[in-house]
Amino acid sequence: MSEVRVRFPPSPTGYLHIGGARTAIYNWLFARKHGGKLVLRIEDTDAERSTQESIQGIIDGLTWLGIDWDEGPYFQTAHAAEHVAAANRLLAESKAYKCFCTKEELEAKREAALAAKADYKYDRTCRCLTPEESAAKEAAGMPFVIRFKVPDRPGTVAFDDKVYGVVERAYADIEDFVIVRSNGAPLYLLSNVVDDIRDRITHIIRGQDGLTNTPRQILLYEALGAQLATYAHMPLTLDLNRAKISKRSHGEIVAVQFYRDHGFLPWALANFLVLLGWSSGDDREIFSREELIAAFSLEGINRANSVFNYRPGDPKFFTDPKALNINAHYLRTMPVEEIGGLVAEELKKEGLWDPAYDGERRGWYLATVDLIRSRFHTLKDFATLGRAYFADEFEVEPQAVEKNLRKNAELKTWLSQLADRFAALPAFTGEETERVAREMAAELNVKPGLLINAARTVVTGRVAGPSMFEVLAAMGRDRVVARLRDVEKFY
RNA sequence: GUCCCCGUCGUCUAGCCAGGUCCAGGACACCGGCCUUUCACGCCGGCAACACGGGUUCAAAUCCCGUCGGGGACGCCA
Repeated sequence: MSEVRVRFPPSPTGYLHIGGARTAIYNWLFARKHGGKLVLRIEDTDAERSTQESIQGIIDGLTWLGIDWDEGPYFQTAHAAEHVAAANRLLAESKAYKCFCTKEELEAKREAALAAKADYKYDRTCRCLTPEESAAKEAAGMPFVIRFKVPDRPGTVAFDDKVYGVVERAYADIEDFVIVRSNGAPLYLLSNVVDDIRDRITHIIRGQDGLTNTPRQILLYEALGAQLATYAHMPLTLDLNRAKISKRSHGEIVAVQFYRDHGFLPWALANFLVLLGWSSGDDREIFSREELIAAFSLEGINRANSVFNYRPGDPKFFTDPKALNINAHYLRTMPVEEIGGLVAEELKKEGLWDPAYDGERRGWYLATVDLIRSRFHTLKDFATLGRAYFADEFEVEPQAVEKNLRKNAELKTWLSQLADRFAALPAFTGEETERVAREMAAELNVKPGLLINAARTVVTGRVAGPSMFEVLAAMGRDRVVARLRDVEKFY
């Protein structure tokens, strides 16, 4: 039994698209599951877009996601001579022919067919040329393309797709397609097949948009005398209007980089993406890397296109709610040491990092991260919503002031009295601060919540947060007392 | 238009191949409750779908046909 070999062949566009990322993930999972190899091959024949930066964008995206490959990156342009050689071989074996029809002629025929509401297919004019006629045209300096000679026989080209089952297409419905341009450059259909044969690819896992290319590529495999790969086409990802998602119409939201820049955990994104069109068959949705590799199979891929549930301008969810939910899930369940390291990166970017968090204050740092993480959805939240825990300058939510401070003007004096009592406490612990706060509420004959919520607003700047007394302990006496005494600024 | 593919809750999906255990299960979102000093977390509960029409069958989400709907491909792009 031969080794499983799959490939991910992106064309460089400067960023990794989430659809492309999903394709890469499926290929990667399949390779890892079967102890095979993943080949990264850059289809860079479009010289315009193939800059070093755009290639790097793809590589960075894959690397960030944790998708590693075993071979490559290979570059399609490095093999152009092979592609042409394959075409010449087909020519020599009469499996292809030179076509001298001009673009204008073809365009006219195509339009005529369209006008007549008929199906357009190349009419094989040049296939019928005698060798002499063909040689004469070439000698006259007429430019030509090379077309593949689709076998003239009844029946269909059929293949057993691992996702869609048996798919067939009548020979009669396939036109003699161009494999080499008039300038001598080979076309994708040919190059792709030649590369897959050379790279000994055993399984081609790609988007459903490649489904109609498959019969033509199979013909090429046959003509080239190569052993056919197994195909598995995966459904596409559409937007809520059922349109294909693209950077052009959806912007950054479809780029993997966007998620990296908005506080996503790489694996959380991968976990979300894999669920878009695949399921394990049981009820699990959260998978560790190892669990996913074990659970993955081509059979679990769904046939229907899936919808990326993204609503532009949604105030609550800046991307698919499920993606956010999965990210938040990992945020609050992963080992605190691990998330502590990722949060550290965010704090450093915002200038909130204290080297002591890695030293004598590490215990405090990790406990604080653990204390606040269940309310956050992305890594960014630690430096924004959680800023008060790491800095003395932080914004205070206007609603919090309105709701917890302004409604009762006496709070102004009560909070500074509370600060005094805290300052006098022998031990500044959660139990002691709670006891003191509750005693004071009882003396004043007000609900404890009044003082607690007011204190939360002053100390953290926010209406919502962890248990107030845990917050106080985390903040430390000095900060708490100072912030409580500074309450006047809100009146 | 032609060819190919698809059609289960708002979204992701299980079930379909081997028809009954499905008046359809899970997750997200949403709503309600519990917990509680707030908001989350957690737990409990609720709302919500087999596109439509025929057929086969004792029985159909599951098999067959048709209709409608959606997507993809129809390039000297990849």
